[in-house]
Amino acid sequence: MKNAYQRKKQPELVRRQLLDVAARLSLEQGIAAVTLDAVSQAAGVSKGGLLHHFPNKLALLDGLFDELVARFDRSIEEAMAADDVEKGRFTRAYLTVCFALDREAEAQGWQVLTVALLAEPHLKARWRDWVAWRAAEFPATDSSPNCLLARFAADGVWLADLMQSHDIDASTRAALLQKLKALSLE
Amino acid sequence: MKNAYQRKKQPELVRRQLLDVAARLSLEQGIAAVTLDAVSQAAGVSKGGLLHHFPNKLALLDGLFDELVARFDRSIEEAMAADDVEKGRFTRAYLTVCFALDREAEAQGWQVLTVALLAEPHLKARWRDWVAWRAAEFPATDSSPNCLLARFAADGVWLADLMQSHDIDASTRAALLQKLKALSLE
DNA sequence: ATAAAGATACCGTCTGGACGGTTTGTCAAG
DNA sequence: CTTGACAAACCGTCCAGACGGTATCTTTAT
Repeated sequence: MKNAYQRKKQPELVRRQLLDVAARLSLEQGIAAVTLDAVSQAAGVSKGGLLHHFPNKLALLDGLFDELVARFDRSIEEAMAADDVEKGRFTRAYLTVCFALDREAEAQGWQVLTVALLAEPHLKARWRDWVAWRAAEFPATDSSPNCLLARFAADGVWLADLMQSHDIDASTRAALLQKLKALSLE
Repeated sequence: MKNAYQRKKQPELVRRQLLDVAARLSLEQGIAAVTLDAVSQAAGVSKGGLLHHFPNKLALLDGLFDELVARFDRSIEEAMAADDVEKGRFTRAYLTVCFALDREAEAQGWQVLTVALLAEPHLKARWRDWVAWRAAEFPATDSSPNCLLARFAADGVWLADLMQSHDIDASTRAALLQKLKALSLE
């Protein structure tokens, strides 16, 4: 990616690249490694170029966050569409997506999200909004204690994945998922 | 705490003070506010003095982390001592402590821990060690899928507390705890 | 018992570098 | 020829850590 003056201009592609790099950096070296210099350099763009797309660092993190939440939300939407039982549908979708996170190539993206989430109070609020929004959307079908419990457990598994602190084997994992899905139907 | 040359030397006390201040700072103003200058000044110690006790910043965070984990571990130990059923004892203790975290005055300390945990890959590994150690200690009594599930759910609740993303009301919370404890006995 | 000889517990300043952000310049496409 | 997409140099600030010093504590030798 040399000589940006000559190369074709592809703002969307560069933007993507910047976000991807930011995600990768924070995953591999921690959120502190996400600096404007590091991100821009690793993306093969000058710092000025980075700041052209994102006016400041917060905007960069926001962009990253938005993209990740959007992807997460879309995955849930898909999982819900494939489920024709109404009761606990959202919870099961949530479970499915959370449990699938470690398999996906994009898993790293969500790891970044978590870190950023906890580190930045500003993003914490945005996540809260998403949760509140989704919770308000399915009060009748997914507000039972069992569903709540299942979703909390999913968060726990997700956290464990993030920390690589448990290394649950696949069969246990599958059994867990099944058990939680059953809970959402009770 | 003026004139450290005259005052009596109390290395342990100063060390504690530094850790406490670091915890308080990160709680009130975010982890970014934990700078050597800020910590040392707020603790009434010079930067040189701080660096005498902790050779670098990472050592300071490590110290903070160690203390918090030790406290957490002690709480679990206590809870286990008060439980005379062997099966799932560790899991119930874990549940109790996690659910109590939002009530405690020290809850804030653990919030700091979590953030640091996720932000610093280095500390992530240390937490992993703790989990592995504890898991290895109770393989017979606490390795059942149900126990695992219960602990994951506790992590989820803890995360929710940390994010203030759910605002579970007290009665639901209590019911959840009871349900999970029952799970540890099955 | 005491004085010398370290060792330990600090203080206060300085520096080198990192980092977020700005500004000015350059090229290419419409 | 204007605007959007970058580059490159630069600025002010902040911060970790180094350094050289000073005061107090502990041990040892006498």
